[in-house]
Amino acid sequence: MEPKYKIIYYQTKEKILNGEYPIGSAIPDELSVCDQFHCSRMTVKKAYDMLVSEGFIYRRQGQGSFVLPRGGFQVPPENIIKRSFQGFTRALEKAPIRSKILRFDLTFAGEDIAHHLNISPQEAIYDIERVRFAYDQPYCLEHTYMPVALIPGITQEILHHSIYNYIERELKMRIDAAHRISSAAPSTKKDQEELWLEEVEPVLVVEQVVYLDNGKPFEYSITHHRYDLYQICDYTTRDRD
Amino acid sequence: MEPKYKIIYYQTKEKILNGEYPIGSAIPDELSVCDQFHCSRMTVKKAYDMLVSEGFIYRRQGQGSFVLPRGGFQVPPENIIKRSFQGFTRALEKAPIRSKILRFDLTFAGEDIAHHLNISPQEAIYDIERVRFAYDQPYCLEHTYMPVALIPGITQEILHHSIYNYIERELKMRIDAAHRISSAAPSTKKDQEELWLEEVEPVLVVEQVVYLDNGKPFEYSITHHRYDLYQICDYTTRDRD
DNA sequence: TAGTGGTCTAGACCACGGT
DNA sequence: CCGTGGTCTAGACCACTAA
Repeated sequence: MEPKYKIIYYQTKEKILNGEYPIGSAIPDELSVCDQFHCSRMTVKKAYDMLVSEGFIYRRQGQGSFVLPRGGFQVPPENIIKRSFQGFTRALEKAPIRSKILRFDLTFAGEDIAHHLNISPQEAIYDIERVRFAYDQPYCLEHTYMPVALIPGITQEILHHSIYNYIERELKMRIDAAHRISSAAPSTKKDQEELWLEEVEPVLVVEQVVYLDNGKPFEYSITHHRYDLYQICDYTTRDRD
Repeated sequence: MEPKYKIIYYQTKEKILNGEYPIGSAIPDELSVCDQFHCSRMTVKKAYDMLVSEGFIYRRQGQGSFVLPRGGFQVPPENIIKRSFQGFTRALEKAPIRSKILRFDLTFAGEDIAHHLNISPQEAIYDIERVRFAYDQPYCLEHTYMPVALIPGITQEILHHSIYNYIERELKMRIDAAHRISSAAPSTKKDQEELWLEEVEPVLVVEQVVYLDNGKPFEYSITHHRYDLYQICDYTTRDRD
């Protein structure tokens, strides 16, 4: 059963996207929506606050709730990754993904990686390097570290496809969230070879720790993305003091 | 008067940061906090949900609320911009900022920029190009477009310092939010000259539309940041289906 | 079964903006 | 003044987890 606030959220978002609530216009006030959906104000507020946090509307005490312009950015072509947290495979849903495995080792975590994965430096980890392809083109060079204890049974076969699918479908664990730092960098020799880049072409470096449902970090990775196939989109609101 | 949910939010965050609630441990359940702060569950939930959205805790029905590890990332040196939405000047609070003005023109918006600023193509806009310096070093090359009607009275003097301060302090308008797209790109000849980059050194390109309090876009800008002085940090949670 | 968080109600009072 | 959203209450029922 879908909760009421999500129903209100989806229907309102749909009306914004299809232009029924045009940019700059006021959307219905909370009490009207309460009437329409037979619910209380808190429920409407929850739905509307989701739209605020995603940059669809803004709200002002004493005035109302209004549709924001959406930056007027072009929708990128579908072969460009618009980053969402959900890992490589899902970001390019329509294209078949394959991987070239450069390294697949078992080793000890060591200080640095142990720190990121919140484990002891003596714990066993996988040390994996892959180039990921879609549309017959390399997209990124991934260097991934995962605790063996948490993610047992990884094989070459799995690495050729999606580790994330294995974790969710076979191990029945849920991938839940990620902390990330992203920056630009000149491409290394290896980047240039594996990602088919010229010397002056850079990469976008994403360093991340990914968490399971149970709060455990299961992946620390450093990924070099082709600069022309990866974009980061965001909407930020100022904290009100 | 600070609302109760913010008090609970700040105090709980503080206890997480100073280690009183260690990583992986359960923080007090909602009813205990209700007792302690003499408030209702909704109030606690609001505070805790803020901590969830910022990546400090996760919550599980039937289990409790737990402190997440925080990725173990190094705190970057203070001369590196860790991006927050608040514009260049505030991101480097301790360093004096100066600007080299490359262009300061009045012109018509044209189709593309009008679209981003949600105005008509015939409207007058400022067309500003600046290199921004801190610590005696160039940080970024900004190309900014702003509607004259919305932000009157911009002068060279203002451009040498902060446009944002002028808008908030002199015009008494509040800067509220921004939509952004970020990506890496090879540096152009101009980037290399102005940002003191070698040919193989890239830039991080941030294209953004910034909004005022009243929902009006007041700035469309494309900024080329030095790759080694800019980082994007984020935490993303999976939507639960 | 007991304890947790998720959702929801039907009110309430307040702050703010415009008339 | 009225209508808006911001906060808050004191309950309720449900879903989920672990013992």
